[in-house]
Amino acid sequence: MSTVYDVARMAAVSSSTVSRAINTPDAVSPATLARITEAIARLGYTPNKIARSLQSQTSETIGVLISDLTNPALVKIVKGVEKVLGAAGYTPILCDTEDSPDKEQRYLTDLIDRRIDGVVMVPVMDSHAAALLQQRGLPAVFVDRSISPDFDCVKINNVSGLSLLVGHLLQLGRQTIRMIGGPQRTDVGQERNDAFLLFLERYGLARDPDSVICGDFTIEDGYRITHEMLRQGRRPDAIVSANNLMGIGALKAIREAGLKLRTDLDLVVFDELGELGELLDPPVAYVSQPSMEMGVQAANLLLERMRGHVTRAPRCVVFEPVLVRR
Amino acid sequence: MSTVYDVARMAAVSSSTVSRAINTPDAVSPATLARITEAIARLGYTPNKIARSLQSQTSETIGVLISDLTNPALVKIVKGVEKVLGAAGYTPILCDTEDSPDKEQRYLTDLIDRRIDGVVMVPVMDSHAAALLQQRGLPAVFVDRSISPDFDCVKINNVSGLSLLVGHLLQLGRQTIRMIGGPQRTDVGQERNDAFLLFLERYGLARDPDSVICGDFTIEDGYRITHEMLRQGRRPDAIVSANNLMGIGALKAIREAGLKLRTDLDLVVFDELGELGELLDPPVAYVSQPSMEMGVQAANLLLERMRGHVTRAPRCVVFEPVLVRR
DNA sequence: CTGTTAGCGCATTCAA
DNA sequence: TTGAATGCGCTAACAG
Repeated sequence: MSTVYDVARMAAVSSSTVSRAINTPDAVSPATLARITEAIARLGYTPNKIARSLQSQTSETIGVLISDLTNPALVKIVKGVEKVLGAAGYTPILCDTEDSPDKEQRYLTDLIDRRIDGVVMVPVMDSHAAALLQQRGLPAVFVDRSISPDFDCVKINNVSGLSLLVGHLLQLGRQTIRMIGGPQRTDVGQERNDAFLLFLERYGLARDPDSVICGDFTIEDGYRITHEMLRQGRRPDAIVSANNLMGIGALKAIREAGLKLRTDLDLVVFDELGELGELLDPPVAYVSQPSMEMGVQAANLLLERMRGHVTRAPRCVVFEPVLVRR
Repeated sequence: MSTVYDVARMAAVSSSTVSRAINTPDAVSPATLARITEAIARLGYTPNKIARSLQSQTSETIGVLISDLTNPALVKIVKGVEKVLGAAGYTPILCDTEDSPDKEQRYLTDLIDRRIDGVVMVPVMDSHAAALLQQRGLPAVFVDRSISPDFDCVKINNVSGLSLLVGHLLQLGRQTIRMIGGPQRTDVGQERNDAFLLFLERYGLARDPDSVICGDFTIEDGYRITHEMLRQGRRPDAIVSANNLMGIGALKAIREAGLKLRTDLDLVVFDELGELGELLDPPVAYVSQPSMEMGVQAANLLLERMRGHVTRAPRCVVFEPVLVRR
């Protein structure tokens, strides 16, 4: 691999001039610039970003940590983030933390050691990333979930979402509604669960200790919990799933129990189910987040903060969900 | 951020000793090692990987380029790759090329400028990545698709796959089978299309110019082509989709045409449809790749090659698909 | 076992 | 406009 010195020698100039030709072409006379350009082309020279980073103390790199690449909504967020960062000249480094706090921590420290300039992340459950970020003073934006009030974040309005979901079930004439809740130890889980109970009350629906059974946002938990709900004495006539994955698990359990959606009971879900979700028969209604735009927004917040607004108070952008009837 | 010098000062040693304490602790006396460890802890020092890379001419980093993060099979490949690389001490940098040759090229040059040590990639259609990799002499492994005989690759046996698919349809008593083919300009597409025609012939089934209509492995193409097939005079009694995404499109078109799977016609698909695919009613049979293992294998091939077997002739590992009846 | 010296490739002073 | 000198943080070579 050729270096600035190789180029310099071939163009009969000094290395500094080559450097200038690349970074501030206006500061170089047209004649020498031409010679240098020529030499660069002939050698196939490309600047060593490692060396550049060491010198400039910046890497033009952003860590993008996602808790689950299997989740179509999260993948869309990534697409939004990458679009904006790429256009701004940054290279996103994507990491799949697989909802493991350990993996998240490992990736994060590694990225920090690589001197990334910022972070956009969907934190894992039980994340302890905030402390690390804070300590390093690294600009960061949380998406979907928030784990610290000290950072910018982009979220969905969970109360609206549950209002839409419960409202839809009421329209269908459902009365005994139960929820596969999210984990209480996450803000999203808590918000959705609380909102559900709020609307049960507001609409005068039955509410008992079993109204909400919490899971960890996984297919397995959705399956297990639904299974449980269906074999209990009083079977609900509608189920709300706090997220898409648990909704898939619920579908499986309902199918296995030999029950029919629409006739025996209804299922509604927070978050889209992806392309295939549209093809289910009967289809499942859901509220969808504008995931891509959330990613875009998150990236923009990060860019702003990196451009020096480090001291500004943390901002939280909340998007409104949309009910998709099916 | 503190440096080796800060640690050195605090521990009253030289920077090289600090370096040794970190990299070859055995080469340092227990006493000083203790002092250095103490200082590192107190300062919260972590080595700057940028500087380390510049010096060592290696980055312990592997580029992982994937053509489509929306495809569940490809995500599983990523998981396999990351598992192995992570265990081997490498950091995978994941990039979503979104099936765009331009994006692939951009990511790749950027990664090369960052001095990555190797590449695992699912190349995009019309990829021109091979030239770049070859020119830089960068170790690389292709997964799922291959674009050059000069590199290691991990693939699925497409002929077996189509044998299973067509065989299954025959068992169901189908006679007029058409295929939503893959793009002829990719090796996978070509192999699957050819294999399909081969088996039509072998089993003495009708075969005409419309037997295969090719798409670009997208949902949209699957939809469009199926739509076309269904409105033609002689409607097939079975359709084979060359991949999962086009299969989803086919499902959509079949649904819209008011036709019923199983009774009116059958659909079988190459590649799994993901978790939700299992919940379709009626379900869709498919042949599945052991995606995760393919990722594992790919990473292992890369590790071998990076450990100096650079000159060894390219190897191609072929996995056998499995028919999943539904 | 430890310190001194030098260099990885680049960009940024400071002079000329 | 250009070049020489220096340092980013780390590690390897060489002495001691």
